[in-house]
Amino acid sequence: MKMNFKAIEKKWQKRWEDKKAFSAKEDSKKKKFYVLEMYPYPSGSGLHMGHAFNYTIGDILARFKRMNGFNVLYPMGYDSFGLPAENAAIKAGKHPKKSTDEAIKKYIKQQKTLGLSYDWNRILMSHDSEYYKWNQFWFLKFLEKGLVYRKKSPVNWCSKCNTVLANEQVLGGCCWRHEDTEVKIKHLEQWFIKTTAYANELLDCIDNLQWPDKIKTMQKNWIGKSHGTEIDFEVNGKKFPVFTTRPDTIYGVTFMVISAQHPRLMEFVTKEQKKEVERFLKKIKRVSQKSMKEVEELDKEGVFTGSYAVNPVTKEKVPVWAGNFVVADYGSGMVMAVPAHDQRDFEFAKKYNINIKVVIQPETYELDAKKMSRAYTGEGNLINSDKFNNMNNREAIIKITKFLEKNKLGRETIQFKLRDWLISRQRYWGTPIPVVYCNKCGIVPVPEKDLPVLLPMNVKFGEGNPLATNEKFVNTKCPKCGSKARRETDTMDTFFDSSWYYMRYCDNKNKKEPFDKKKVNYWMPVDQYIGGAEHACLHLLYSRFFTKALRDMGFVKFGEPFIKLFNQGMLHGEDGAVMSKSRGNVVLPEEISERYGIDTARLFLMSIASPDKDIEWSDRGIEGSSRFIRKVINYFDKVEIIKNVEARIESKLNKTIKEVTKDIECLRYNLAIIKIRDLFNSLPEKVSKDVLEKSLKLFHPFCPHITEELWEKLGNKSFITLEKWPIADEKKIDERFDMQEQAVKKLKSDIEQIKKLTGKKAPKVYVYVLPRELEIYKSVDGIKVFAVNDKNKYDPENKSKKAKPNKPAIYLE
RNA sequence: GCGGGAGUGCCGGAGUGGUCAAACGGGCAGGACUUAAGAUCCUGUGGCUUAGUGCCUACGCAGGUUCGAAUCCUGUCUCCCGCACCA
Repeated sequence: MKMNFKAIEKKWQKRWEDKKAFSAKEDSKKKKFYVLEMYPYPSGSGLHMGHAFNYTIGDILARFKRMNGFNVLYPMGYDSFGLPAENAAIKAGKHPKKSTDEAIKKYIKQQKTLGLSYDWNRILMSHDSEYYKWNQFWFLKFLEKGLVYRKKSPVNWCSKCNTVLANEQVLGGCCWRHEDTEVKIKHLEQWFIKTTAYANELLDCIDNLQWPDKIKTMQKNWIGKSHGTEIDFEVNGKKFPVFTTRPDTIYGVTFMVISAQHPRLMEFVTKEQKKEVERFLKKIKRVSQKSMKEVEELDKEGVFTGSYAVNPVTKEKVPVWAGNFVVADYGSGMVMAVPAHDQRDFEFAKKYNINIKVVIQPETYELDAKKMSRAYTGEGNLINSDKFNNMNNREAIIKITKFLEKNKLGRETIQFKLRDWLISRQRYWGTPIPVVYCNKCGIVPVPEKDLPVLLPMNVKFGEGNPLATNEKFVNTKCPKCGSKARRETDTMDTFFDSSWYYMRYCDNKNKKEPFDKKKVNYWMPVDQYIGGAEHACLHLLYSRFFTKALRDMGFVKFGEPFIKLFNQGMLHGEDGAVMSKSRGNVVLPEEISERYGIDTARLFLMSIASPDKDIEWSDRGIEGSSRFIRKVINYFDKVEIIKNVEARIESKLNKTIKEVTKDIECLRYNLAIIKIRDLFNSLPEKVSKDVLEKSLKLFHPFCPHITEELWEKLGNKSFITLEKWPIADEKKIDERFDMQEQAVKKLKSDIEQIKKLTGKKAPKVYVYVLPRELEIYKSVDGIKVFAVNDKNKYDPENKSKKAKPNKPAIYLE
């Protein structure tokens, strides 16, 4: 039978759509299952095989779960706000709205041809005011709750993006979109979301998530909790708290270092030192313009500020230095330096000839401050530490902290690396922040009833922030007092959009509220989330924050958005590089579909390796999948349907059902495919309809169109995709058949071996077996089988006497 | 520097304590079919060896634990990824 793949694909795609085969309704009594892929940014260049790979992973699971009786929610939407569209607008003069709408249209068309079983009715787009209106709604709610605040602070600025960035969007000191562009620090007044309010919970709940360990670790490290002690040092008569994890070394402090980027640095600089400090600041600024590599290898450098700090326990005066290696916004931006027991402090002290004082003595040898070549950071007993002498340093950490607390000189504390999320963006193509500035009332939130604050369409690009230059947008009236006011012209980080879109799918058309609570509580959390690992500390973290915040405001009843997370691998082109348009190594689904049908592409993508691994596209490799598909089609064309099948087939079928079911559940699609192939390869020419149907069902999630077609060909009127997944009948699984299969294999290889040894190319083969084994071997092709006790057997060399149980004797002639 | 992962045949990849020379696919070789090519089908594809089901060798490298290791442990090399002066 020849199959017109294209026609078949269209036929079934249309039927699925017409009959709303994949529409999800929450009133079902069935158990829900929410499968979701991270919604894509609709780039103008459309989809390539890499996208197909990604979406197929989810589609297979969605179809599988549906067939297993789950009420499946499997939606798709578009992360359609963002810089690329706006930059394209500046370059090409095309309005982002227009290019975005076109790109989305293209995406939908392409995704539909992939045969993905989305419920298209639930589509959402973040640039739709029906969606971003609710971003504004959440912003106001957060504001009410004190989870949003405006603050002037040093922020990351990317000169290429022309906007500030969140901490999470700075990678290795550079912009996440521009690897070659180092972010600059600007002091600006910006909107922040208080993600740190949930730092503890965000950290603690990670352990309960069924996420890849890698992502969990990354997120844990990003949140970065450390226990320590805050110690008050007195500088110029003012208290200055300093965070340390090593209060046991307090007696070893010989200097202090304040971050060169510290906003209060100049307060500590004396007249005499001012010039030198300024020179130093200029110098490190120059260095920071250089490449990241050089910064990495940077020496610890610093300059004396002229001020002194008083050690609260020793009352000693120690110099305060400004240093390039102290992080300004961690702790208080100043550290106590203990050169004897901290490598960085050690290097610094050596360089500037600062005193080194040993206060921890290791058990096995004696430290000498003058001879040390590096800091001793291990454990030991305290010395030079007054009443804490001889105490083990672990104990001293606790005791000294208690002592400080008692004397109100310090306190036990916890520090996080996590910063609040900066969401202001000085860009046009995003959600307007719903706030106005009134000369009389100050910052006034836009009332809920006035939402959405619409993004104006008629704007000028290329002359700064198009919102700021749009008088019509900017000038407004204060909602409180009615006098003249100006609108906030910053828009929200698009990660705000993606922090809750998965909830909107549950009720995407709601005009009165972001979503109906009942619906969200029915569908959420997402049971299986699929997407790239690059979002470990971005989208995945923000979404977790959002969920917790919404829970505490009573909007939802769950605290985690994504129960299971799966990171798909990257598809590489035949040249070995990640498939991308800029690389020029893309393979387009359309082309492959034209030649082989999309099912073949799906099958191939899933067979290469486990879907969490990086894989390489291969034009040759797909031939193998194509061959198999043709084989299956031909088989259905010729197969003769009979009532009963051999127990051997039943055993194989049920074993395959059992294993494939498990494999798909664990997203081990590659293994499932191997077993399905094996099953089809071992089906005989005459077989029962039941076996055919069950086999076809197992195959369906991978190749949905062809299996529908064959299902129909078997005389079925229903959709196979809505049929019940077969259940393995354990009673029918008989390992003996496998053993027999092995035995036959072994016999064949033995015959081959003898052929090789004797040099006989196409001999006649006679096999002698024990009478009870006759059944096992009699159907093997190309050999003549005798029972050893057969009087009429042909055995000129009397080989039959060599036959043993499970070891047939062989004679070649 | 710290953290995570990986190193198996000609190649992509299975296998995570015994039944494994290693699933499945690709490639290659031989055969069948064909005037021929393609498609298709069959067979082979570490080495040795006796007309056989045996032996040896292999899972980056070197050791160790174990009756037994690709699989566990230690060291070491290489590669990939993430974080990076967080006190």
